[in-house]
Amino acid sequence: MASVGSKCRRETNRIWTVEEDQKLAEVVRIHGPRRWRMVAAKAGLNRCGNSCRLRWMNYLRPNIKRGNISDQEEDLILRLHKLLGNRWSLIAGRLPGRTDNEIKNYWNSHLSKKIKQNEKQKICSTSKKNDLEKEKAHEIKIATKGIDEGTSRREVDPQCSFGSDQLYDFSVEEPLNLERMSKFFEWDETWFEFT
DNA sequence: AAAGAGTCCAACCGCGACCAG
DNA sequence: CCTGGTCGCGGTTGGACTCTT
Repeated sequence: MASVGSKCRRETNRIWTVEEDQKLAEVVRIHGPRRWRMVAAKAGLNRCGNSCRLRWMNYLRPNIKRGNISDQEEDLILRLHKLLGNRWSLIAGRLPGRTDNEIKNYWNSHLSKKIKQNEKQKICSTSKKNDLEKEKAHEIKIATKGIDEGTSRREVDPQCSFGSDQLYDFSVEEPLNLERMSKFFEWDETWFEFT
């Protein structure tokens, strides 16, 4: 298996310089954001293709939203993670301007701790409630089964009636219509509780 | 003030999937 | 079908920064 990553020698988190960013942006402007090995070569950077792709996706790409995650965004991340699990790219796709890496980092440094704390509190709950949680989890698993099978990596199976990209695709909405998304999830959770 | 611990995030790694020849 | 190149993803790491003692 020849992957960009595996061929990429260890660069020990070498920070990108402004000059490197400019070179990369220029080459991407000319050739487009693909064929990253060629892009890396054209830019004359001592970087592997995957490094260039990552730098572009997480930093140089237009419309990248930087700065603190808002409460609304955090709430959305929590809800999406509940439904999709560690599918960071899918989650990021619902948060315009945010990257999968950023969300993953935010989750690992902030939200996972919050959840652990919540779980500790939940341990005090009754066994009956635990049974209900299990049932609910089972329902979610069944409900998201199609999503997992339909969006393994790239495209949703065309034979499949829909995948998560379509089911939860808010990208067609106006940029960051979080209110609508929140309402969607309110409905969604109500449905799960009802079932 | 200094040193050790903890936190955060950019960047790298390794793998699986896709695709063209 | 097989192979090699490419892409995209989630997991992990390294190091700068901040906090605590």
